[in-house]
Amino acid sequence: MEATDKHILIVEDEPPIARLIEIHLKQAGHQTTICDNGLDAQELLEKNHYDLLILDRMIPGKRGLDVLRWLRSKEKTSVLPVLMVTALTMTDERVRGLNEGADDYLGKPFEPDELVARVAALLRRSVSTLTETFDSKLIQLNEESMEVKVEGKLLSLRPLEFKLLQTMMEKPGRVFSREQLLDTVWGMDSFVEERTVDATIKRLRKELISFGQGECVQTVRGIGYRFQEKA
Amino acid sequence: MEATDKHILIVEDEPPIARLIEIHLKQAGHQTTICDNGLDAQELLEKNHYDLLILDRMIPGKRGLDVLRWLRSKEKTSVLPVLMVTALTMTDERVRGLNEGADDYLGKPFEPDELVARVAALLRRSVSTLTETFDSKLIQLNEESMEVKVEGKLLSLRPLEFKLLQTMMEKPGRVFSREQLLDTVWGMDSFVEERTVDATIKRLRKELISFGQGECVQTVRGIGYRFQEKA
DNA sequence: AGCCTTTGTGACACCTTTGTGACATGATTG
DNA sequence: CAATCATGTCACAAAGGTGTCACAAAGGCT
Repeated sequence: MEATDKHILIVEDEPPIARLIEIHLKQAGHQTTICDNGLDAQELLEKNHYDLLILDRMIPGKRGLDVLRWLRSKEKTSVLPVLMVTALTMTDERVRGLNEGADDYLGKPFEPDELVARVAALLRRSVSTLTETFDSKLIQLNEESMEVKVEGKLLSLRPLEFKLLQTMMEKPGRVFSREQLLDTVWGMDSFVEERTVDATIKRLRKELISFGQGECVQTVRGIGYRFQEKA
Repeated sequence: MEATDKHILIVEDEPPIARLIEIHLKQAGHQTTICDNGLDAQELLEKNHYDLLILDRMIPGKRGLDVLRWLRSKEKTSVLPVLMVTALTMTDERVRGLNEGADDYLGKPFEPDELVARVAALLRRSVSTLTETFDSKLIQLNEESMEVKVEGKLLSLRPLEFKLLQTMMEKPGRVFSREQLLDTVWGMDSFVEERTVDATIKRLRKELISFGQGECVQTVRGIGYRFQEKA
């Protein structure tokens, strides 16, 4: 079983079930954290980075749907994949979970294999659509530590360079104008010249070049820049 | 029920079920197309754009999983959300679908509401991943990145060349006078000689020729130029 | 064929965009 | 407070895009 480096938060108040989930996810190579109530879950979600949330619908303190609603309203977690676990079998209840923003649900009791498969599906989906952690084959970004791994070797970037790379890697191949980059990387309200983007791109490239990956930050003349994996 | 302008392809060989799905999706404001076998599905997927695919696991001609594998291997459809419908209830079978790249599955018989909710969840996820591309069979234009693909191979044009090609490709076969081209490509207020169009056409041709597509930009003597796919 | 018109072609100059290194400034660290 | 670091800006260099011209080639007419 390969390691995935994905960190999954399990919010579940029944210890046996929580442990069961944990065991299978660990076996599938995931890192896990267990939490048994909604309030603690919110705190954890604010402080740490997770790649997926497994949420029991019935938990003490807050109901699962409340946590979900809160989650979706926060910028940081608004796109976090959520797998909801529920003992309720009524279809309309499950539907309600989906409509509230859960990405999938699983009814109790569940088959461990199905759990693992659903988790894998959600994680796979998040690679192409989400803004959490991006791997291309060669370059891996770790949002929390602001670290970049190129072919496994560590490369530390300055904050701006990191954010710039991150932004472009979110949509590989897509071209970003300097204005767009200023807005997302520097912030809407910065009084920085567009040429500053060029300078930062250069500095970013310089770092990547020393790891043999200079070509993946490309200039699109007259328009802007883009990230593209080399063939 | 609001309209979503999303186009969903339903691949399902049992008419009553296909119709059932269609009715509910239409009610939810989606546009739908039904197809009853795998081969036709592939053709439709290549020619048209869909926002989501609902795929029955058991269909004539090809098995659902084959279509899925094929789909994921194609650039154009590699990120298309897929909801797999299956009569199989064995967990491991469903798991296999997910691992093959389906984004979700639904067991028959299913609740219509659940179908609609799952579709909504998948569509919500995929927002913003697709970009407008204009294709003829051999030549594909990507407006965003100013890139042109000829038979899949990348060809990057200069801005003017791109705009020129784009303009002519919008109405294939139609002849454009130099004046028209100056107006749309260069802008109404440019002080450029008509012969400049010729020069740019030449440069455009040069690029296309190196990809074996020089003939599609044709001269209409005394009038102007046109784009025409070669037979 | 001979002549004229239209289009193709390559060269060149000019201007715009981008790369690059240096430097100043302000923040952070110890 | 000194040293280091991140970053914004500038000036200059390099690269790239485009307009124009002169000439060649092609087409059309009598």
